[in-house]
Amino acid sequence: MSVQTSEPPDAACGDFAGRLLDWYDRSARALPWRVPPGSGRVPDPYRVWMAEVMLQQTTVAAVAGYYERFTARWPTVADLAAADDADVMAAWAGLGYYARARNLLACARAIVRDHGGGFPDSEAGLRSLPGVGDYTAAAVAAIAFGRPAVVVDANIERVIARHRLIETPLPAAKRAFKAELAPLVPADRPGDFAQALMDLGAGVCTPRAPACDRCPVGADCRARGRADIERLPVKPAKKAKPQRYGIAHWIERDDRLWLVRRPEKGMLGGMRALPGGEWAAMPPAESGIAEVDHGFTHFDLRLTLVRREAPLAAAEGEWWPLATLDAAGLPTLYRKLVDKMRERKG
DNA sequence: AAGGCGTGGAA
DNA sequence: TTTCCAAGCCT
Repeated sequence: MSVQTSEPPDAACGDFAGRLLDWYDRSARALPWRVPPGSGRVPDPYRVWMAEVMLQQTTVAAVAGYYERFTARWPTVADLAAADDADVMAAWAGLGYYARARNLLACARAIVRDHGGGFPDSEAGLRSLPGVGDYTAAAVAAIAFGRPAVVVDANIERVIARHRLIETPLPAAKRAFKAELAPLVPADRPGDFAQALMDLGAGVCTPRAPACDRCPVGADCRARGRADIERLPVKPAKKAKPQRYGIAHWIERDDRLWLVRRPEKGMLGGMRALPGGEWAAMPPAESGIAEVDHGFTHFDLRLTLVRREAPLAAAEGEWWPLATLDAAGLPTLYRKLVDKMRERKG
């Protein structure tokens, strides 16, 4: 309801959601998966879900192209559910966190098989789907279904930790963030509220050098002006990344390259790859024809490329034409090796 | 519940 | 160069 207030103007300082949404109506980023605020249009739950999964731990810039290609190739959840696993995994190549792609397919198929082809419209229903955790369930419920869910991502954690000066370290602070946020969620625009907070965290209340002078809720921010504002939210110390080493095999015959598929679980699970041994703490004795360094989340890897004449006798794999190697969907680690070999051949 | 799980851009 | 970290999920 829209009640006319008789309170003096500075009482608006209490209206967190009002100030935030006014700012969002003026400053919302135009994103491929987003419906403009105030347009009255309702976004397609399938597209909202697709975008949210891609955006997990991944930047907007990295996602945009993948989102366009996926939604063009598989316009509906039924199309995606009917897709070949290999096609989806190859299309995801380069985006990272490949369990998301496996769960994306599993979720699409669960929607078709168990939910009549339509997404559940409640947070709890969404939460039960593969690859949908607390954040994504809340985001889809709020954005696609207008449910007053409490959406908390890393941007929103930062905004709330600062605005309320919460110094509890993550992840324990999560409960406090939700508790602070819950009474602020406006019943009429929960999706815009969540997206406004994320835009605020992404563009104004940034990890370093926040632009507090442009903040719509800065007037009552408890961290504003503090020299240590960048310390919030408090995070646990990171562990050092170990160095690991491995070998990859370049097996070429008749202008084709021998590719294998990695096991479903573990690093780069389910992705096409160059064959090779386990990755270990010690460098290989063998010297190779190329070498790449690649940083993963929890270790750094140096991979040595060694030429081989033929696959192991019992090996499973496929001879992939060198001319169309880009379409094989190799993860970045192996793409780096392919690029090096192309440089060699000039 | 703490660690496994990618990548590329920014500072 | 190194470090940080982005619309997290799963086990």
